[in-house]
Amino acid sequence: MLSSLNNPPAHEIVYRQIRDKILFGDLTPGQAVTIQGLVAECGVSMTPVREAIRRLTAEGALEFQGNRRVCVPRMTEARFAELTFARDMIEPKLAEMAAKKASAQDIDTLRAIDDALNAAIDLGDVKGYMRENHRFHFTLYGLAGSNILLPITETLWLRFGPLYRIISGKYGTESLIDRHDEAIHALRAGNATLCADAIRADIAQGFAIVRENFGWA
Amino acid sequence: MLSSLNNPPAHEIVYRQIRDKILFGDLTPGQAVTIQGLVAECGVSMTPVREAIRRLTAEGALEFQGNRRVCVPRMTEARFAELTFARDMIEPKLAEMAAKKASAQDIDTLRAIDDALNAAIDLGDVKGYMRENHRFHFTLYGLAGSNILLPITETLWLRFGPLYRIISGKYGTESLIDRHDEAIHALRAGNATLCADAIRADIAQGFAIVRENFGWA
DNA sequence: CCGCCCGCAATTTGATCATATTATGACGCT
DNA sequence: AGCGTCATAATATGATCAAATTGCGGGCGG
Repeated sequence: MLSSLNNPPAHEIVYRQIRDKILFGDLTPGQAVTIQGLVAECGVSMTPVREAIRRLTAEGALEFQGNRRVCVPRMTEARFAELTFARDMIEPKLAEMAAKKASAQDIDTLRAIDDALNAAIDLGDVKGYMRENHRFHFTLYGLAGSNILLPITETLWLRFGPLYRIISGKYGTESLIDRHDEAIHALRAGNATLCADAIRADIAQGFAIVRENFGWA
Repeated sequence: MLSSLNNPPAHEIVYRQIRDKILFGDLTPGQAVTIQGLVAECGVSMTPVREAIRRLTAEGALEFQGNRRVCVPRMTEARFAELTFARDMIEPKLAEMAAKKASAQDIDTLRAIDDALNAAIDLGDVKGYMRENHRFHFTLYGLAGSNILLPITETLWLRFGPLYRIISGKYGTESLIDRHDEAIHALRAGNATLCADAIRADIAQGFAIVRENFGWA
């Protein structure tokens, strides 16, 4: 009973490990992901690794490389256009749903995360920024109580991860500005539409940076 | 045997088998899906079955039932609202993208599928209707050449599958009307926006039937 | 005579299976 | 009714089989 809560299964651990690596840019696009490599790295057997890889490919975080091998997918302009379309449709909706349910305590939590985020920016800690930014968005979206849109959004972020890696190498953290304050103020005011707009603007800034960087006008 | 050389891997076969069952209503919401049951049914070992189940849960077609059991997810009004939102955002977009790339031959193929669909309706063949309807939408969407929105749409349809089963038991095929003709005419005319509108109207009809049936006004 | 290309073998990697281990849920006993 | 034991189903491992890529060597052409 308690042990099931404290001991997540091996495939879950492996899944989270690879997922975080992709999400925060530790793996580069096109990089091959092999079963045996993960077996050696994680110290578990093949079956849990296979399951983790299967799950990640189903989520679009990994991609079949034709002959039963998988790799981190490469981004193209067409794919990027689809990603931004989907995120622009879904995430403001989640923010709106979340705003209608957010308690004062929830908002305080978001405030704390945003403080940690700004601290990471001041320190030039790119990885920390990415982690806190992810945490901010998904604790907000999590308030929506969604079972459909939230998992979809997770897959969309998974495809973005490898991109940020490339960008963060070129830009620093000093150029990173966000609309989180606007979102929090909208939450405090109980204005769901305004919160959705803030999130829309926030992610649009991220899109713009990527587009600029890759010359995708 | 030797025939296994050219065949797709076992986990893929098992995946498709369960997927089709869910998609076309052979499994009812809440129904438990056990590994050993599939082992017995498919005549393969546990590993491929585990992978197929893992993939389907990642796609939302199956759901963890608390303690390491999985079942076909039950539909709620809140989930349904999210599903319709997502489908209403994405599928017209796919139709629009497809319309810009559709060749005359592509349109003929869709025409043929729609003819088969209408034939199934005339015969009162609910299963055949569902199959051809799925084929119509996804051959159309497939023309868009999408790598992001198309897989997402597949997961959305997977969550709809169990619902249609319930409905088709109450209604017959005679009440089934669609906007496929409008979509095909729009494709022939090269009018992408009109095609998107036809698809939007088509799926909205499906939503309305479900809502009516479950009393989700 | 040197360099390139094609084909074969060896190694690496993936896929499947049979089995042991562990947790869960149910039944029976006190 | 509460607790312990048993049966069942899931998790994880290691071994085995099949496939693909890599690297090497011989043949061909310049």
